[in-house]
Amino acid sequence: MFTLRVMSDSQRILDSIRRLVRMLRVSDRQAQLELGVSGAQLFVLTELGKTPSLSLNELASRTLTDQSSVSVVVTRLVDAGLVTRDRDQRDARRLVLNLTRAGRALLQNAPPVAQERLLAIFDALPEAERKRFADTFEEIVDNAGADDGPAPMLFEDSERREGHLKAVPKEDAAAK
Amino acid sequence: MFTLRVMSDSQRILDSIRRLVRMLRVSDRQAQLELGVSGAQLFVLTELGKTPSLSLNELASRTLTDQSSVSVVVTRLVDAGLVTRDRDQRDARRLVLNLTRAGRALLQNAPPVAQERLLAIFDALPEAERKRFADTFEEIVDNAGADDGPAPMLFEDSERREGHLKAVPKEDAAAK
DNA sequence: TAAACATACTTGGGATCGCATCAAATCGGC
DNA sequence: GCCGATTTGATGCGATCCCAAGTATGTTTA
Repeated sequence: MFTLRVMSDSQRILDSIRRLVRMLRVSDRQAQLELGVSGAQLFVLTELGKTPSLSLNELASRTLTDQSSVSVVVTRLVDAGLVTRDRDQRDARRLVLNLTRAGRALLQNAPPVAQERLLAIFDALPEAERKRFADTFEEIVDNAGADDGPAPMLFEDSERREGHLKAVPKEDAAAK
Repeated sequence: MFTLRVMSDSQRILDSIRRLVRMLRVSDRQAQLELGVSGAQLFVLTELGKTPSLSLNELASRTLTDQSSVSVVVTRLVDAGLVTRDRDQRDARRLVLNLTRAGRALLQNAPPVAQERLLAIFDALPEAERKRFADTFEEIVDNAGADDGPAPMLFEDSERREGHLKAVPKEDAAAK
């Protein structure tokens, strides 16, 4: 009956996450219109600017995505003439990715995108608050993600009843 | 050579966001394997469980996504026999969406998914910390989203002249 | 040396997302 | 009553993401 006007703090957090994700997506679209490259592409360019001659896997782990996803993105960048993709001399399996001149140029006058805007907002927070936020966020992600994901291949008998999760507050002292 | 440089708090936050987003995606994937429905689908089912007889647009604003995205998701749910999609008697443009018996059933024994796991983690935080986190998060998202707008639509973009303007991406279009 | 195992990428499948359009239905003004 | 403007969904498009296989290339072992 009542539309539950009072959101719990936990739900407020979830909602913030959703809004944030959406904002990032929309921002990507906009970047694509203005720059011609998508957010993912720009992110790859940025990493490649920071660390040249990366291989695909290295790039994947730096961008926290799957190797196949990066593969596609890199292909687009190569097609656009922003990145060079050569095979490693010593190990012909690996790639050696680098920015072209055009890639560096684009990176330089790329207007601030979503990530930069977010960074600016973070930086504007009082230092103590920012640190607390970062700490809590890391703790949350560690608890949620780490969970020492058991080899993604073992659980077979996942019946439809998965019982429960145990995201127990597992006091992890290994935070640092 | 160790890349373990001291990340600024802002960088740590950004990184947490990326990890979180990735975790959510992977989790969706898993839910799909176990339940047969993706995270987005499950989310729609949940909203429909909370508020029956929604229209597509209402559902879209509740799920914070575009109408077209929801349209596709709903189509899949209808095909799967989990949701009914009828036209409104009084206004044949609108839809009346509802869960089928199967939809309700699935929703009931759906094991906790990513969102639930996150909620559990949030709830495990000390109350004061949780509240502070929620407050800061909302503040950040508000600043990033509303943010005296990065010019809703500036088409002075040199190479794109489609000739037609689109509805202003004004965030608060949800008001109804 | 030849076969078995491992690593690095690519490709195809399936799902999501948001934008731009389009068709149908409804509303409004005249 | 009629015709144009607006609203509601559906569809096509392009891009991303992850996973599962498949294809080379490398390394190790029998």
